[in-house]
Amino acid sequence: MATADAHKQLPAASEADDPRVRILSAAGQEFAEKGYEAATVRDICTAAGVNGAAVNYYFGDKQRLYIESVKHAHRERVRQVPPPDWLPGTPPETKLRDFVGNMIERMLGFDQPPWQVRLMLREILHPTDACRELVEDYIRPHFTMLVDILDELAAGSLSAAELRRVGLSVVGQCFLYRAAGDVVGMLIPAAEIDRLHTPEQLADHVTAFSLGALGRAAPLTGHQFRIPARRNSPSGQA
Amino acid sequence: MATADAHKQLPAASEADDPRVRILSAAGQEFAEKGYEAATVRDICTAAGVNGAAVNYYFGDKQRLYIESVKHAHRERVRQVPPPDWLPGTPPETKLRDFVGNMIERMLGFDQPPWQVRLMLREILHPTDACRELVEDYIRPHFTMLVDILDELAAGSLSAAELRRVGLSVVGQCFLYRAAGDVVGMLIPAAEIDRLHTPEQLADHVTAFSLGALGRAAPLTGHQFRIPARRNSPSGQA
DNA sequence: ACTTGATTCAAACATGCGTTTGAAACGGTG
DNA sequence: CACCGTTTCAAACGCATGTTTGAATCAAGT
Repeated sequence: MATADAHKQLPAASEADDPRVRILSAAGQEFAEKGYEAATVRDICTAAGVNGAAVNYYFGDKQRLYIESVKHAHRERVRQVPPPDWLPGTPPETKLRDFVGNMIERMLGFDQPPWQVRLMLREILHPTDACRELVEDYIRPHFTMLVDILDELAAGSLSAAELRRVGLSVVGQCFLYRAAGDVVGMLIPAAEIDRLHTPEQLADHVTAFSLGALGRAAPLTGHQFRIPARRNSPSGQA
Repeated sequence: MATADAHKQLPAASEADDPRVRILSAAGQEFAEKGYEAATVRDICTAAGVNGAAVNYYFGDKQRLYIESVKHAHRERVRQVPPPDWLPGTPPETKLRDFVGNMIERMLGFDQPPWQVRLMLREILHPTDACRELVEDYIRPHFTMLVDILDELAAGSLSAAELRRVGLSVVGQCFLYRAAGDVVGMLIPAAEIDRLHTPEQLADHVTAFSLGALGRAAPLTGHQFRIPARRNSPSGQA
């Protein structure tokens, strides 16, 4: 019987060779790509370079290790990709484009999406105990930020509930690529993905699509919907 | 050594008490809610009311049982929810609304989404061998149908590649509710979900949002896009 | 140098898993 | 009924897993 969790909250000596964080990191990667059941504590400990009993010593059991590794991934990811920040007076169209670009970049990564995102995705799809915390700390602030931007864009003409619904429409467009990327890759010709489905192009498309839906940009088709005589609409467009 | 797979393709006597389909059905439900690793052959056999050795006798091993159960779920689901069909001359706006409603109904179900959908969702999120077949037989035909509707709506002003991108935007909006429904439930107040996030309301919203983006309906905000002073542009710059 | 507590380690343990086995039960057919 | 191929069954096997154990090693403190 060891006095295990003495230094649970301490900032740790050098942070890099602390076996605790080595285990957390290895566990996160293993859980992210194999799932909870298929990942074994033996593999995790081997990858972390520690003895098989260490996870029990530091975390008690596999389940608590999993929860801690999700939190760890979440904290690391927040530090890696800070949300965008704007000068006052920035037009909401720009904010939306920046926000969408940031979200896509964070979801899809610069090259391969990092294991932290994949691990958090697992929690979103099949929530466990760690999920509520993840939503409150990570997802809700981002979603609120998006809703605020949409409120600016709508200029008060949409209720809070409608704004949230529009927000989900924006998020959904991006989410599909992250969650169902493999299937998307089967539906879209490979060459087309390279040309039109880069993170930049995607962000442009989602922004244009959403701005069009809100009437804050020209619709994708170029030609406008003819409103039943609301007001004079000059309607000429570039 | 038993002569196991003699009647593999036969239509089976009464279809309901055939142990083969009982196992397939039980396996599908078990795999759908627990995942491949966490679902146990013992539980599946207990649920199916057959001996534990039956799965080996009829399917060889767990993995082949899984693949067969995915195919079985797919076949059943196609029979349950036929895609919509329209009279010639139906306006594309109506088609889009019908298609979206059909897709949401199929994804979210009338009450609880059936286990077949959850099982197929697992394949979409973490593809295995059964996935390619699923895409070709089930997903691609639907996606092609959607793209055709969008082509009608765009009246030839969008390329095939752009149409596919718009199609993904439409699908993404619906997909979010199915894949991340739990998180959506945490972000949206419960009362609001009952009022504004019923399958019908969702289909209306997604349709209106997408038609607005295409310029085929009034934008959600009511007021039209008016040419701005063209500062840092949100739309694409090659 | 000795003590003390924290940490690491190799080895073993208990359990649940997928799978196999060999015999019993079944259902037509002569 | 005896025969025989098919299907069912209870029991066991082999194995990988999560977890525990108790001794060895380490790091300070005095």
